[in-house]
Amino acid sequence: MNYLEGLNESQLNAVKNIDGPMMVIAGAGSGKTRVLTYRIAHLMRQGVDSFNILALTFTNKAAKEMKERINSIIGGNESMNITMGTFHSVFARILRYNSDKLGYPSNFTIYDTQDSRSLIKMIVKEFGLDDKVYKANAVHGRISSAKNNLISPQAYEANVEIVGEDRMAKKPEIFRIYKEYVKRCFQSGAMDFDDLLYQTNVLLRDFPDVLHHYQQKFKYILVDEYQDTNYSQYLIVKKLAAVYENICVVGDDAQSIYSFRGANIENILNFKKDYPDFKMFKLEQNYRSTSNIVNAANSIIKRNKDQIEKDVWTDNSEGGKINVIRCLTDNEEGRVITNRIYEIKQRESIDYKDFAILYRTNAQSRSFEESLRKLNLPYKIYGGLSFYQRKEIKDLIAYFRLSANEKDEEALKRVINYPKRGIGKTTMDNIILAARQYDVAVWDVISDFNRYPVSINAGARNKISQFVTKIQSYAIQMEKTPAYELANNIAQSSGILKNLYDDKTPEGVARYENIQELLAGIKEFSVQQEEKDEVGTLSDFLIDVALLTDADQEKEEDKNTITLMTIHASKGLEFPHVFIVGLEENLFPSQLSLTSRTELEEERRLFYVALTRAEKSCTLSYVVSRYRWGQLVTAEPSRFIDEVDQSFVNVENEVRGRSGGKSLSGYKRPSDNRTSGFGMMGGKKKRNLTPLGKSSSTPPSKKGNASGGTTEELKVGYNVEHARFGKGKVTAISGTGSDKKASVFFPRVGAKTLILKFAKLTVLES
DNA sequence: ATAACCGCTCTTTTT
DNA sequence: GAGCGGTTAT
Repeated sequence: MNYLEGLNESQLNAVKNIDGPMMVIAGAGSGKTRVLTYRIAHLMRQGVDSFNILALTFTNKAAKEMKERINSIIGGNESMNITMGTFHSVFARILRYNSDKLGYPSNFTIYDTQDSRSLIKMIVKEFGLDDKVYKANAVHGRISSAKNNLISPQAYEANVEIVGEDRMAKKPEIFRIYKEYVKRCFQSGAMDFDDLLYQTNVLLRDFPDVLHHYQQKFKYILVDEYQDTNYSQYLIVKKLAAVYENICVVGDDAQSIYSFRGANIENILNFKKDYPDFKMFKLEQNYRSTSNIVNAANSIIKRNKDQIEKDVWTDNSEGGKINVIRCLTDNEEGRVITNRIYEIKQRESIDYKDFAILYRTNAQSRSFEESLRKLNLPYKIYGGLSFYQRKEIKDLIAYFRLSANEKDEEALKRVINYPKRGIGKTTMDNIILAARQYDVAVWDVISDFNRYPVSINAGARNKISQFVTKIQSYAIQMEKTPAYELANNIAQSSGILKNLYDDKTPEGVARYENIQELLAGIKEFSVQQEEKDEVGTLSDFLIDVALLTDADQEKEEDKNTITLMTIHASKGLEFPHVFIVGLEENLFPSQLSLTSRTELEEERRLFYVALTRAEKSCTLSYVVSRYRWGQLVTAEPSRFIDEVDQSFVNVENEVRGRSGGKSLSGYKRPSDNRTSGFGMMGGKKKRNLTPLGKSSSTPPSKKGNASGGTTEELKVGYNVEHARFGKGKVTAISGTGSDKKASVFFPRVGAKTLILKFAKLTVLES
């Protein structure tokens, strides 16, 4: 039993509770993953067959890590038989296995968001609707939430309330688009993300034998991040658990941040209703953060009305206060935060991976990226444009998709004329029109012109036939050729590789390299599969690709880098030093959330999540004016800054220019005015914001914070003052230019060597 | 049929 | 500032 040592009492109780329904409410940093891992290990130790365990995690990476940890607890590699992964990837595989029952090909395509939007655009156009009214994004959102609530097109149309909402929004035709969208996905042998859950529900509803099979298989079910499951997911779990009711859900209502994706806190209430005799466990001791951070986070979250009562506390030391930094522009914010990171890293000689910059929207990454580049600091941006979303990668993958599933229309549209083979828009328009009239997939038409005649000229017809033959020759190899071999073959014979190779522009070279990287990745996949004694076909690879996120495919060289990501993406992670940036009204909280209390509360939970990522220090920053939509717009500090209990906060800059609200102008910077470059800039240029634009963004802080003559004229023996270390005496000077360093003895903290470029030193009268 | 150019919209957040 | 769709010039 020694593996259970080191768990606290409540953790241990949760781990040792084996049978029956249970819920673990786990405060931030309270060892939730630990409990999940140990609980699974404990189940196996108690004789539960690993084949009978289903564990649903939030990312595939989390699943992978958990398996490794389980192995290290109980030894061997028994964890490999556990069904573990995200809802989407677990059920995609189950659907693939049962696809014939639902009338889908076993190699069905998984449409990503782009595919869905593109299809919706096409439908809107074909219906002759105004695409300014029926914006693909909005329509897709509508369809998506219908699916996540298991509302079929028919039910949608019949639902007075929903159709009424659409009519109010002047979009009464959405139900028609929904209907056509579903039909066309099916015709293309494709499921979108929401279908992976929706169709799983259909499968379990309409095929009792299938349901029975998986109920028997998954005798023990665990769901992580339960607060972020939607109705569709809730129902899958409920059905699977219906026989044995060995279900353990873990979550934290205070960290529910995915309601836009249909996540529903009511699932927690439903759980109590479905399993009245469930056991509840609360993990309330935070092991992650300093008490200042825990208390600050608590002071934020208590402003929300809806929440389960709990008391998160910690034994950890007090730590520093939450810093608040004010910058003039987003570019300056980038520089200041980056410099700060460099400074802390030098001072404490810690790793780059100990730092994270978290923001509300992906677009904010730019200014930080630029500054980090300039300072040559290693960083990795998660999310945003991921590797698999680059054009050249999508192009090649579209060939793979089409070879696996010829009816995949989005893939077909992408590659039928790429590389250029003279099949133009007019030809395609004709063919698509014909396909609609015959009511078949586009592929059906182009692969059999005898059966589906189209009026196009002989030249075009010939070119299309060549293309069809090519794809068919790939398709034959799909099931038996190893992924790597076929992928290479396709990359070459499709002409993509040559096309990119001929492009000698820097972008072209980069694209060529990306393709090589993809092929190398597929090679790796093939090898892995062979180790498992499986062939590892390209269509197997495609499932992985569709559901992989940035976090899932971390590379070795990314291991020790500064992390940049959205707060959403940071969920479940932790970092010693966290910077939460862009704390401005209309950005965080987002403008779109300001209309309702529930949405504002979700933003607040998001802020709570961000704060609780931090272990040792947490810094907030905001900006006076920021580029948005290519224009400089003025911003106000976020209400969230004021909402943190001010006894845990250290405001670094002088005046908070917040109109109306309780001003914090009483706060002084810790030291005299000249210490920090950005503070000075703030003071000086505050009054003329408009002409700022480029001029402020251009000068990279060559001089950094050592502005003017202060530190450049520094000599041994001078008395100086540092913002954090207090007063001290210079004992030595070394290095030159931007590398110039000063060794200073501070009576309060001892001897330090500071890089003048970053250190905030003020020369005192000597 | 294609490449080059212009103007419009867009911003949450993700599987 | 980017990406997409539509228009125009070759």
